[in-house]
Amino acid sequence: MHKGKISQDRIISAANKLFYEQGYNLTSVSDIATEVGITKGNLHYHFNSKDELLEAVINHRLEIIVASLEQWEREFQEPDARLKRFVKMVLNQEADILRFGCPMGSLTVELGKCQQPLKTKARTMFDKFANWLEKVFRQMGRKDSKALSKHLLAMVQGAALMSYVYADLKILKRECKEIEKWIDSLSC
Amino acid sequence: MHKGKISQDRIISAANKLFYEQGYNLTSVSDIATEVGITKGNLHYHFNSKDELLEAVINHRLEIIVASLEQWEREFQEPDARLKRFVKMVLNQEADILRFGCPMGSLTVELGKCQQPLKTKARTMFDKFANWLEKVFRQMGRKDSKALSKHLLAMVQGAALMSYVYADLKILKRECKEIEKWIDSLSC
DNA sequence: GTCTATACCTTGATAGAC
DNA sequence: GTCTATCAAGGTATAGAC
Repeated sequence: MHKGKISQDRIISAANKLFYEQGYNLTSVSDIATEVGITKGNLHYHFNSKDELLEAVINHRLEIIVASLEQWEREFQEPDARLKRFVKMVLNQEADILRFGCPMGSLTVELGKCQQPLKTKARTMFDKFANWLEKVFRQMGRKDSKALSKHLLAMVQGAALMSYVYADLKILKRECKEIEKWIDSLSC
Repeated sequence: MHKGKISQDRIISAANKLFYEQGYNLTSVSDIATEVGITKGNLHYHFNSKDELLEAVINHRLEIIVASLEQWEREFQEPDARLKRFVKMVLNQEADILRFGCPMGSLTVELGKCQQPLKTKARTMFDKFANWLEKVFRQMGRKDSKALSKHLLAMVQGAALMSYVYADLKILKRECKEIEKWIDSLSC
């Protein structure tokens, strides 16, 4: 890695923002260059292709996800507290979710139809959460931890999607409350 | 409407298929024309713009949705049977959902970020289901029919999305079974 | 109604000066 | 590293012959 890290990071950060807010296919390389304040030509010096840039963006998101999960493990020891912290992440991002949907879900859906290799890459974000949740459910002594992990992710994705479709915060809050009740019901 | 209905319908049908399978933004007018077996120029005689064609596609989907809902009302009188028929629709489309996601959800998510007027149009599909489900919940005597309707849609969307992300039929079947259990729990 | 031809724009990507 | 200039390809849409 002999290319300047500062510029690289600024490009990734801008691309991350625009891919989320506008979608991958509707964001042009020019858009990103403008956002950073450089030219297209310069951007292509740092990243050979748009696809390569998306990979870098996903890797960046993965780092943030992993750091969050580790943080939550340090902060909370009880499994149900850990699960609730996961749900709280959604509420912390409420404004963005209403406007742009779930960053992970909307990206994977967009890429899934025609850009299979990129979809596979995007799915690794789901894997991080899925594996972590699975671990937490095992910690609760559940044998069906894999299914429970996917179930919790499905509920969260459903909540994010519906509140995004209707741009309605009440939906998001109500659905998250339902999910928390479900978590409570597991302890009994 | 003086333009030939046969050609119109064939174009709408092809566009409907391709918008679903490839997404709206990644499907070009040429793609659709080729699928129908006509030229781009001819297609633009029938539909002035790609946006206009999408509107026609959504109107077409709305007709199908309304017809289904009316059919279900004729076939099932009990509210819980009607709700279960709704869930069964998802299972009937399992192969497509695994490959392309929910036609309604994936389209609305794609359009939502940058194409606000088209998103609003796409959302009318959700409205049809939401209003119908609300009616069924009222029929059950529930005061919170609006919230329940959105909740059921959220669960279904979550199930479709997660099984699409992992292209895993087991997820879809398991989640639908959970939803059916939830419906049963309402009757008590 | 259907075609061919084309105008006009934006895209992702490259070449080469500095 | 950053720029300007340019490319080829593909997009939507239009004009006009038949």
